[in-house]
Amino acid sequence: MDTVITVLIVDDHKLISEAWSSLLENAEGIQVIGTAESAQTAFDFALEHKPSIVLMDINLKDSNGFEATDLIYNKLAKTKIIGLSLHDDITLVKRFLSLGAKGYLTKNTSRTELVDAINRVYTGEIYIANEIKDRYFNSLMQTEQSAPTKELTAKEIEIIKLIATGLTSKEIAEQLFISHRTVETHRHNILKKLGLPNAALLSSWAKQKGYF
Amino acid sequence: MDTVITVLIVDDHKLISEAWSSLLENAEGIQVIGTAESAQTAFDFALEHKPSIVLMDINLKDSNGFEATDLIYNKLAKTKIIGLSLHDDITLVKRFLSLGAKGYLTKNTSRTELVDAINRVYTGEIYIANEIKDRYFNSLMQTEQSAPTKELTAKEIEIIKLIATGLTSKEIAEQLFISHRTVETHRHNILKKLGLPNAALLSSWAKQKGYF
DNA sequence: ATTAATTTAAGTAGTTATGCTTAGTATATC
DNA sequence: GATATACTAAGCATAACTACTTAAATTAAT
Repeated sequence: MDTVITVLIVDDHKLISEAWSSLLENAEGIQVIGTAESAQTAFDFALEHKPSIVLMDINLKDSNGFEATDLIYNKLAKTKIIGLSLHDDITLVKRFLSLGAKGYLTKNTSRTELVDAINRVYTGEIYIANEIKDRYFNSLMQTEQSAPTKELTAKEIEIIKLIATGLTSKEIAEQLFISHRTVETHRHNILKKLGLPNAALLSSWAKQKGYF
Repeated sequence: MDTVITVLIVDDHKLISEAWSSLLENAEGIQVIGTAESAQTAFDFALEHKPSIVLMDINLKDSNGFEATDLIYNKLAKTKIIGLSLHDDITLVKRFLSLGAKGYLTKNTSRTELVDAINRVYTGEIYIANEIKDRYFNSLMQTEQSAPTKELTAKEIEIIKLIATGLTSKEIAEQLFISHRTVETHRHNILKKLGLPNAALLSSWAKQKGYF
């Protein structure tokens, strides 16, 4: 294919954005179409030129890269955002990806890794810098599948699983041969214990805890 | 600490379970307390001796390691299960972990990696063989954050996100400055499109699709 | 310019869920 | 024996949700 991947670089240090830019100078199929120093200018530029990729520094002057990422992601579904940061704090990576970013690189990324990352993200993959991939992976695993909560009783867990299947209290009651009012009592206690406002969040909670 | 990590090895080939056993012979703090050749004997043994760790082969004669894992996991919350297999098929790994297993090793695991894995899993970590970690990671990322579904409209997606936050229709309406009846219409359409019986499943669905 | 899809709104009706409270039974645990 | 926890059940009141239908305004597409 001869479509060019257009790139916007967002960093409040001109020196750094030029450094990134120079890394991409000779990369074929990739073209840096602009740089921005603030969240606002980045957003405006992105809206106007619709770049394929945005390299987004997390630490911007006016606000921060998170807000800009949120803005761009929600307006331009096709534009993929790759986070850049000195920090290799895993919680930052998570937060960034949760906002819709599709990649994360640290600032000692090599030219080849950068080009590789851009190409992969462009084709729909998610790319995390090798440097932090392992730790990100581990933290993912820990939160994705942690130990069963102690505070919930066996019956409550049983009922959570069924709620997360989409069954109503009545249906659960029939399946467990108990009164539907009892199921609702359990339901109430579960939500109270977990601090959830309603059952809408239960299924993702159950999944996160490894119940499904 | 001087508590010994007790290990049950489950494999229907005696030769192989002995091989695993011998790898752990001189490992300090780890003691193999038994072996089993079938899902049934494994389950019985586990119930009786409550091992810290079960090394579970996926391919068992009578049924398979999946069933045994399911059984043991649901009965013995404290016992951690590590899957063993020749296969490095990622879908198998996923299925295994979804049943409650806390680790996955392939059969060309070294002595040091085995000991390391057992110790880590024992202390609550999740351990995936280095050999397949990368591919597992990638497949995780792809399914955890895949592309938005085409069939849903932008407004519907916006509302899904809010439902998955635990907001009620009324609250969503207030936030979006529209009538709560409109929100309910969207709600109805969403469930219909996704074929879901109620909103209880929405949050996990949204999460899987990367909306959260 | 006409069609098609989206977003908005609202009707009726029935079902389900939530909050709060009380309470009997059983089972451990000390 | 007393205490605590879990499981069961139910009453009351309110809120929220779901199903099905109709329909107007807006926007996109051909």
